[in-house]
Amino acid sequence: MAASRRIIYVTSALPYANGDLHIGHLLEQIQTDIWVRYQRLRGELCLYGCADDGHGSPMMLKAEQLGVTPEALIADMKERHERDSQDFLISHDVYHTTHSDENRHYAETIFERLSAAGYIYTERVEQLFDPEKKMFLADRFLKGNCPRCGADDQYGDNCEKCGATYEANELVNPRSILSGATPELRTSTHYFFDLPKLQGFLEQWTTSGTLQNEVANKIREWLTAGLQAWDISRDAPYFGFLIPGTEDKYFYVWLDAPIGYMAALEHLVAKGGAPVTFEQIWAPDSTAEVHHFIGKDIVNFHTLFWPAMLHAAGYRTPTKVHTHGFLTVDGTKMSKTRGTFINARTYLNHLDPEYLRYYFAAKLGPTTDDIDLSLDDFVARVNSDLVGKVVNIASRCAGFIHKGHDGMLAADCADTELWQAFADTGERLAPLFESGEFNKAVREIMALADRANQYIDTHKPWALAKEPGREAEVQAVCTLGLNLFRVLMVYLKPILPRMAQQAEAFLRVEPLQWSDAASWLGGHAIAPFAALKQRVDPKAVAAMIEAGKAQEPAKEPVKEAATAAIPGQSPLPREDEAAVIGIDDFTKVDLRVARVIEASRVDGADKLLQLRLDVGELGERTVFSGIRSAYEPEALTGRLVVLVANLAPRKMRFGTSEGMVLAAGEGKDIFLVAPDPDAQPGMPVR
RNA sequence: GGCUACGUAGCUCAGCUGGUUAGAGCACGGCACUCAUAAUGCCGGGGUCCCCUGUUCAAAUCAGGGCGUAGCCA
Repeated sequence: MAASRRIIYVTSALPYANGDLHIGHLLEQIQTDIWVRYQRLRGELCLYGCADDGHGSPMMLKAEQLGVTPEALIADMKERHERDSQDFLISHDVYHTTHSDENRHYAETIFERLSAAGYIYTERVEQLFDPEKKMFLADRFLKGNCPRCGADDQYGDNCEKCGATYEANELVNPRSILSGATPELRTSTHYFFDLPKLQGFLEQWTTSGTLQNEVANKIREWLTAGLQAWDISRDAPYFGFLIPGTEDKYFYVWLDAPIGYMAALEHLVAKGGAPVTFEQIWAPDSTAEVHHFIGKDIVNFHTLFWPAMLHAAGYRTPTKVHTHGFLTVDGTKMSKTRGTFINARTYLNHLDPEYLRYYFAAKLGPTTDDIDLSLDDFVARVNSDLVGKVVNIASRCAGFIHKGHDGMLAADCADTELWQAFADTGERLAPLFESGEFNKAVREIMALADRANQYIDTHKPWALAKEPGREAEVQAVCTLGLNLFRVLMVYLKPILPRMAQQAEAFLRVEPLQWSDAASWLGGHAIAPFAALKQRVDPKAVAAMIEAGKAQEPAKEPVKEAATAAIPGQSPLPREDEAAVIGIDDFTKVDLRVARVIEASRVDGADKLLQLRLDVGELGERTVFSGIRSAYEPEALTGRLVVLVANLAPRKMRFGTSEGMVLAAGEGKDIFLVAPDPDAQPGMPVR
């Protein structure tokens, strides 16, 4: 088996470093992550890489407007992105940035190879120039009247009123939206990638099973119309990589962005995080697989320019590009005024990430159809499927196993036919996961959950339990019920990794693998049942929407954090403002009630205690806390504390600390902050 | 404007290469049960399959046209 193990490198599109992640990004990352986790569960070597896309004039202008360096801006944003992804349980093996040495290296290498092979040429190009900002203007930085219908206030590429497309220099009364100045037409030398030379290669590549049919259809449009050369340079000032051999020409951001996929892998390999070499993945004769997950808006970059670049530069091309549709909320585009423009962090402040993972999985298919997050449906579906059906199976069986049988499962299976049906479903499920038909997989899994509930209902262990002498039957029925539940958790593990972990703890088993779906768990002691998943509270959904409405248009947090990231460089006298925070700032901190499950001393650290915390719906956390001078570990077990739940995890010599426990004072006089005794683990603190 | 998709019960969606009375989950109504996080089981009501015109013995499924929605046009 190990010999035929697949080696797979998977990527999600690189988020742009000009704003926080929103649930649209998460749709893609969750889709990718489910696929990746499925592969790993099957025992394949599957690496998941991503990075921030940090280049381009928008970054440069934004940094300028905030008075910080672009480097500081993107460094800060990268941290925020990583944190958000982690909290949605996205299992990146590496999260890098396109503004890195590795990326510069591969961008230059690819350019030089393309150049040497005769795919690069230069040409003088006429373009509008802002004489005040002293820079050439991309279409979106220009506005004017539409040359066809005359509509005012239209961008430089097309008219929103009449739909006409045109060149920026055709705009009537053009003006720069940066300075308001009237732009001048100037010429400059640009570098071009000679795409038409690769027409034949692309015709073959795009129809060789690398793309979904509908995507291939769409691409055929460009191919039959004939490809044009691609302009890959931008003039200074620009934030990016200088083109080798020039002093004022930069790679266009879309040239080095996908190269970030390679750079991320290189970074992973260099830090020893993967048992592969760069060549093993990217060499032209590689037998490894490369899969890109992207949205349909960037299909041309990934299915034309990118494979053409790779091919012409002597690298392998992607095995498959998986394209998904857009996310709508309640049937319409995400909107800030309606509160449906939901940032990742806003969601996390109110709801369990696994709810969204499950809901997206239930709706994601292999097509480019848009996905709708219908909020009422979201609540109903998560509650009835996850809690009402799946968790219910464990919940209704566990009690009987503990009551009369000391938590011990029966040895044998009471209904091999039913059991076998569950185990066999794995074979039907595997191709569905492989091909991205998560919606169908979820339907199948829920149909199994229904059968499990039906089984328990027909055998009525609660009735048997009242009849003396039938204890063994009760045990047999509930043992099968719990085994069916275990199979369901195997199948759901790619979608619900944390809940699967909790189920493993409950069943007292090693981390579940795909093959465990076919193995029987008998004559085995299980732990007491604890609620595996809380129902979605519709009030929390409403609160999230309200919070979304209240939010400033995404700029503010960036601004603060960016300036804070480089002390002393802030040009604005903002000390006064810094002392007083708004309610928005406060609600960014996710404070939760937690119960100490276990506290222990840490060898080699005389200030630290290691705490294992039950945080209710957020599961268990391990936190290292500097309170040893004031507390004996034994005294802490069982007591309630307040946890900063969304603090970035911090790697320490002794392990990773997943949060922070609130305490007053310092030195020997430390006092833990504690809620009153009736508070429940997981409750938010406000 | 051109192109690619989508338009099926109140809601979210299945229905592959055309074939008996069009399906699921949720919601709704009735019954049962009370082990389970007011969870579960059984039964039931509910659809001109966007519209029109064709092809065919037969169309939600194919073709043409229209309307609506989303996106792409480097």
